[in-house]
Amino acid sequence: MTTLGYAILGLLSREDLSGYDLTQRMKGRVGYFWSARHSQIYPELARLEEGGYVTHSVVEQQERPDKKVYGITAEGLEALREWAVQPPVPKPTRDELVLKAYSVWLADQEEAARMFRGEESRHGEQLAHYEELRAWMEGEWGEDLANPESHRFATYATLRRGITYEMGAAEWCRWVADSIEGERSGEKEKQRGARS
Amino acid sequence: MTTLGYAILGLLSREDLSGYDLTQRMKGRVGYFWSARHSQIYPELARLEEGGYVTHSVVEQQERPDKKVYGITAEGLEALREWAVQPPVPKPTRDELVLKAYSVWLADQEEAARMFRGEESRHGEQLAHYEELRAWMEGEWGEDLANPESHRFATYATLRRGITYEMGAAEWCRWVADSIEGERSGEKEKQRGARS
DNA sequence: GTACCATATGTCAGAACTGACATAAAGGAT
DNA sequence: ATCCTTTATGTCAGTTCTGACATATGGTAC
Repeated sequence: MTTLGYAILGLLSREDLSGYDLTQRMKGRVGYFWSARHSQIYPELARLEEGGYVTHSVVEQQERPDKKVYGITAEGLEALREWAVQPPVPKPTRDELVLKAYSVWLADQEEAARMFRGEESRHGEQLAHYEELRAWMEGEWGEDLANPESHRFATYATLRRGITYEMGAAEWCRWVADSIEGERSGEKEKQRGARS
Repeated sequence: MTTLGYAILGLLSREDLSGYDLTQRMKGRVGYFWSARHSQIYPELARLEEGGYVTHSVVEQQERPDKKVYGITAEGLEALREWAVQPPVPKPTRDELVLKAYSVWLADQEEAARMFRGEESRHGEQLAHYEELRAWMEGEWGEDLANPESHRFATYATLRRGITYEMGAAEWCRWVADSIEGERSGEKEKQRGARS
């Protein structure tokens, strides 16, 4: 079983979905911490079905093409339950923005500051979006969020990780940009004046 | 040019290194935000040389096998400078631990809490290691850290991102574990007593 | 009428990466 | 002697993922 397989099972444990629906979910909420294109999802569904983790039934529709709706089996649910408590195999972090920071000392300082300000915005916007979702969940799902055996608690938990992550990323970008500009507006005042 | 190519150039812009040295660096400091095995590094070095970004010279050694020491070229340095200020193409986040949290509502609560406590420790230890490095850098490199055109500033900047990341991860793991155990020691007191 | 869009399901070539296999020199341990 | 470890460089098969190609239905916009 691949991790993508468990991502799909995680969605199907909440509701029955078609391959197309799964693709949409992967762009939306679940896509915040796992993502996949339909070109990965359809073959994976076939493998899951072959392994007995899911089954499908064809649903005929009038106003749009027919679809295959997948549901999780008892075996699929059991596999998911067991996988969820196994410590993940530590996978190496790969963050291209941090890699760029590693070479920022060679770069044009003005362009570098602009780039990090831009990334700060990107992460800030994602954070704002998450905070909206959080407010909505806390208002709408109130009691469920205290129950770790509710799927809503689980969804909320993943959102909280997203919030911490984006906050950390945005603050770090701001610190990098400030550090670069702090230096420029200090010792390098003359060069800056000459340029503008 | 691949991202791995820029990771290698980032290291070679600081000092000349052999393929073996690069592999070691990828396990250590640089490995905190980008990593690669030697099976990726040797072919990539060949491609970089073919593209004119690096050159190598063979260094003969007595007490160990001969080695190829690579150095960055002017073209390589220029490519790196330009790449460093281009906003990264947003790549989807994939965090298996968060994916597990998404299905934690189905899991055995006791095992789940244990798993998240374990992950909290792992991140906590990595954080402690980073904090040690940070103290060392701040003591040893003091003045350089205020100069964004120093490679030491760049190294320090990446370390700071690592610290924020691990802190966020560890705190989130603790929150998840607390949430699960908070519930168990409350409403489910009886079940717990029966089990132990 | 035709061009585009959302829904719906699939395949395939190529890139990036992992883990195993392969070779070799020199030193240290048993 | 034999084995293990470190240094050193390489290949290769298989997995995961991306981006493009491919096809089909039915509604809406021009």
